[in-house]
Amino acid sequence: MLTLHSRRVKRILLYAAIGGVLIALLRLIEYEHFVHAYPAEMYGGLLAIFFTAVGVYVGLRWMRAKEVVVIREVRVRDDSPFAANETARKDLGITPREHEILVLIAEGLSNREIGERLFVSENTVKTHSSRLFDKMDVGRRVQAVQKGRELGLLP
Amino acid sequence: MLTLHSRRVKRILLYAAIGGVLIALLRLIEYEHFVHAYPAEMYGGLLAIFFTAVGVYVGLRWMRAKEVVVIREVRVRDDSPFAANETARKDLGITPREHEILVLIAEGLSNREIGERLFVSENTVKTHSSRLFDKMDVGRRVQAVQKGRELGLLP
DNA sequence: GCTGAAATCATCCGAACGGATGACGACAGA
DNA sequence: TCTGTCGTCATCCGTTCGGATGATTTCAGC
Repeated sequence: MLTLHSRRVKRILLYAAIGGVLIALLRLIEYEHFVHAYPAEMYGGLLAIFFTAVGVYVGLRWMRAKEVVVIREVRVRDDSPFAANETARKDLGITPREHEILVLIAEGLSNREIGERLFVSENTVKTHSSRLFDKMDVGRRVQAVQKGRELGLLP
Repeated sequence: MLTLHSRRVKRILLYAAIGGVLIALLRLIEYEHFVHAYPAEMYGGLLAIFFTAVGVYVGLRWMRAKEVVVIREVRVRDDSPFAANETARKDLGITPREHEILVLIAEGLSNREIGERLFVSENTVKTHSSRLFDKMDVGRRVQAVQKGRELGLLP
């Protein structure tokens, strides 16, 4: 829209400039003489130029917004890099650490392995996962993974 | 493209028609008298009309090809209905029953619940899942779900 | 009729998991 | 400074899971 608009403005300015140039030209080449020698042609020419400009303007105005928008729905495999849904996470009151544990659970790691990965004790992992399950309202890790996927918490 | 083209044709025809009508009108209302009474205004008017039309035409001609085709690529989740990958299943030697159990595991059910769902004992379910894990080369149900998804064994 | 695959059920054991609860330090915000 | 949240660790207990092993039945295919 902006492009089209500024393009029309450009065009109007162009015609104005052309008009100016023509007038200047007339001044240069014995305007007075010319006008007196061919008054009808002069007026006719000016009229022609002016109304051509008007025509252009009117025509464009009516044809404006004829930007044909084709919405082509392309089916693409949705492999957007996955930005974890922070909103959903916060809505459920899940802390970043808990979310981290959820991700590792989804990878199929045991609590022990998660603990090793994060350099914390297995007990800590269990605490986190317990609270996580509470907040997600699930009772098993597979359910957590499933629900996490639905909520956009997991890829 | 077709629309725009035929629209321009329509417009040209419209102007032609208007011109025709005007001429007819002049004929009707004492054309001769009118022309002789106001010759300059007549010519001026005709010129104005004509060049307005010319302007419209020229303007449209230059602005033509402005059928901006916006290809809006809509990202759609590729949820093809999921036909369980029989090939992968057979390649791994996974029996239909085992696959059935895999699906229920992926739903987050416990072995007991799966047994109830399938009207078999929990022990049976355990046997199936054990053999399933063997064949899938995993050691935990979450891993089985994850791998099953990769292999197209799960939605 | 024998063979093999598939499905069923069982038992035993150790590991993993889930739930409940308590405690402590760090740190942000009122 | 007090409070609340977060992250950490622990213990206890009961459940679930996974692995190993053995047994029975059914049924299709040779």
